[in-house]
Amino acid sequence: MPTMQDVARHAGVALSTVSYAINGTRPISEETRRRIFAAMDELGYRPNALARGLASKRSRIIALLFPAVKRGMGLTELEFVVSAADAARENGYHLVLWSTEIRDAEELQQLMRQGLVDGVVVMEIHDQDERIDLLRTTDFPFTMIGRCADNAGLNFIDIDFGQTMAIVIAHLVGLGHTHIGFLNHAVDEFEAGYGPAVRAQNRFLETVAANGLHGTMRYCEASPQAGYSAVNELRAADPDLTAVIAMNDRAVPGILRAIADQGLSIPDDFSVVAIVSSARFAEMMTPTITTAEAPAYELGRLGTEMLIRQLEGGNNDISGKLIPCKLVIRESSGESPARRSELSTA
Amino acid sequence: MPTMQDVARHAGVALSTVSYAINGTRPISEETRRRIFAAMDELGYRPNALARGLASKRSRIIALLFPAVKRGMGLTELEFVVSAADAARENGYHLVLWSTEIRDAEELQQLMRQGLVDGVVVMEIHDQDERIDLLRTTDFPFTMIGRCADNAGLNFIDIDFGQTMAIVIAHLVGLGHTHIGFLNHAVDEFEAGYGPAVRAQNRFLETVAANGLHGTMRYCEASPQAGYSAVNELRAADPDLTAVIAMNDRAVPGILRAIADQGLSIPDDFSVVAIVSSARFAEMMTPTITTAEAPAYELGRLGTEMLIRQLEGGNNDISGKLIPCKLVIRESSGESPARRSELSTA
DNA sequence: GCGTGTAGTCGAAGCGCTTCAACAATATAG
DNA sequence: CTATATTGTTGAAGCGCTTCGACTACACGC
Repeated sequence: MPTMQDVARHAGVALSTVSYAINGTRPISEETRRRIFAAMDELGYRPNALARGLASKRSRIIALLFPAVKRGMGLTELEFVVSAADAARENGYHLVLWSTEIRDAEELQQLMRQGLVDGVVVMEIHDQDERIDLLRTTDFPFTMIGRCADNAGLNFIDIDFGQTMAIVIAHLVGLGHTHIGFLNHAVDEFEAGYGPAVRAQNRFLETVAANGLHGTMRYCEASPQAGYSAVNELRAADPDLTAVIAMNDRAVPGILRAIADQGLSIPDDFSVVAIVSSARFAEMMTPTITTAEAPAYELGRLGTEMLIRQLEGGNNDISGKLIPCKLVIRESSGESPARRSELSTA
Repeated sequence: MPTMQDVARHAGVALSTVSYAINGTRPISEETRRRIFAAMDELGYRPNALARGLASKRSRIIALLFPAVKRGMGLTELEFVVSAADAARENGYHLVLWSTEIRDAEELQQLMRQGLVDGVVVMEIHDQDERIDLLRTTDFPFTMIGRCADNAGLNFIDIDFGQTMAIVIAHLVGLGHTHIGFLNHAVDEFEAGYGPAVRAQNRFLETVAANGLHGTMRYCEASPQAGYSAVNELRAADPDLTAVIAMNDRAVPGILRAIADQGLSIPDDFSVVAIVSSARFAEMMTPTITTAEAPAYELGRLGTEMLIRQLEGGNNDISGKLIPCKLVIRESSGESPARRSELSTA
């Protein structure tokens, strides 16, 4: 491996001149720059990342903090990872994965102290999150995909649950549905203050009330079996229910089965909309599912870019950005039975 | 951030002694070691990863090379990533993601020259893979999840397609099926020499022949639509077909729909088995799918551990390890129609 | 003419660690 | 009792880079 010293000798200049040429830290004459770059690719030189990081105190490495989630990771999480890695690469950064066991702040602190990374992107945020508290008090650069209860002075990007819920409910209301159910994540996720579980529920209750609709909700574990019983419970609680919004992909197959087992058909008798979901998932179901798709790619990418901008200094305007899910209408949502019979009588 | 020098002063020893104590590189008296460790956690000291890497020429960082695949990433790929990250962590390594655009060797070489990582784990290997050729000729440490055509002297871990196919076909034969179809990945994957596409196909043809069965195969893009037409083509090519093995999760919903559209029922009239699949996926389908599940967690973990062992020197025995998928029988496979009518006549 | 910038370059001092050579002190062998 | 290890410790020399201070050469305004 050639070093910067080799390049300098080859180009007949001082080592520091090479450094300035590479980083643009100081003005270099056109002629000198040319010689240096020629020497560089003649030798196949690439600056050593470790040495550069040590000397400059900026490793150009960031970490993606993605804790093990009971719920299990899905396609959305995968997209976070991929898009974060892409965004990092495009900006000349490396992305390391700090995974699973780093749930407690203690372990995170050990990693921070190693001085390997310049900042972290945190996923799967809870309302009260000790990782965020730690990062905050130690002034370690970070951004969040999600947010906690108090986000004053923090950079984050999150799903706009209010907007998402408004769009989805508007869609259903437009189809004549007035009795709508909501299937949330598991109750312990909610109680642990898991952001989406808390916010989606609140927005559901608000929106339903604001529109004078009948709303019913249930928590639901991430499994078809749980979805099966949860939707039956919903229908028992409100016999006039004609539509359900599910923020729980893994429960959806159970919902479909339960409806079919009642001899009802989707979407004629009952509509199903999955929120914070993905096209990949929606198209695997029969019927294909109308979804509000999580902007996973944007979230991962923007969260990362936000962090990098923060690290590159200057642009220090703190911001919280919300992106709504995008509604894609497929086969699982249709006009309410009441509306349909009105039309056929008319 | 305290440095090693601070620890040394605090413990009243030389800087080098602290280093020896931490790394166990030289014998240190019990008393001295105690003082050093006390000083360390009094100061909250953690060795600086960059400095350590620069001085020792071993960064304790490895990369997971996961290129963008046309087919799109699924749960299996996600598990590789997660399990690789876990395995790295447990062994005191960091895992960086080198993703998407690094398909050509050129870009990989740039990354290697940066000296950031000690070695790489390569995923999504093709029979002729220029990334592997590059790593090989430059003597850069690496292991493969998958393998290429010539693996002499290489460390790899892969799915045992022969064994997997044998298990799956034995299952179907045991149920009385004699006309079996195979749905592969897309034809361009096969032609590009994508390992699983090539090997699963060969093992299918061999096993079918060895058992005197009628085997038919088709390539299939990764979509329900493609699955729909592919299974119809298979049935047209062999009207006696009663079972299909699919190595293409995203096509499976299409298969189910096509069979249902013919007025046939699964598993009474037709059996479906998905291979190199996952429980998560299988349980989302109705009926739930009998699968040969990819040992994704083991592959990611072992691929990583293999690399680390190789880096830690000593244990340099080159090995290629194969793990078969695990058959999990669910609702989509059952006795062949012929066998069923035999039984009812008897 | 003089001060005052600015472009362009250089040498040297570190960044925080590992590791080498050296040495004292004690143990072991013959 | 000397020769030879072994244990335990030290200081200093780097690893490959960034960055500071200094210096030269030339432009500018007045």
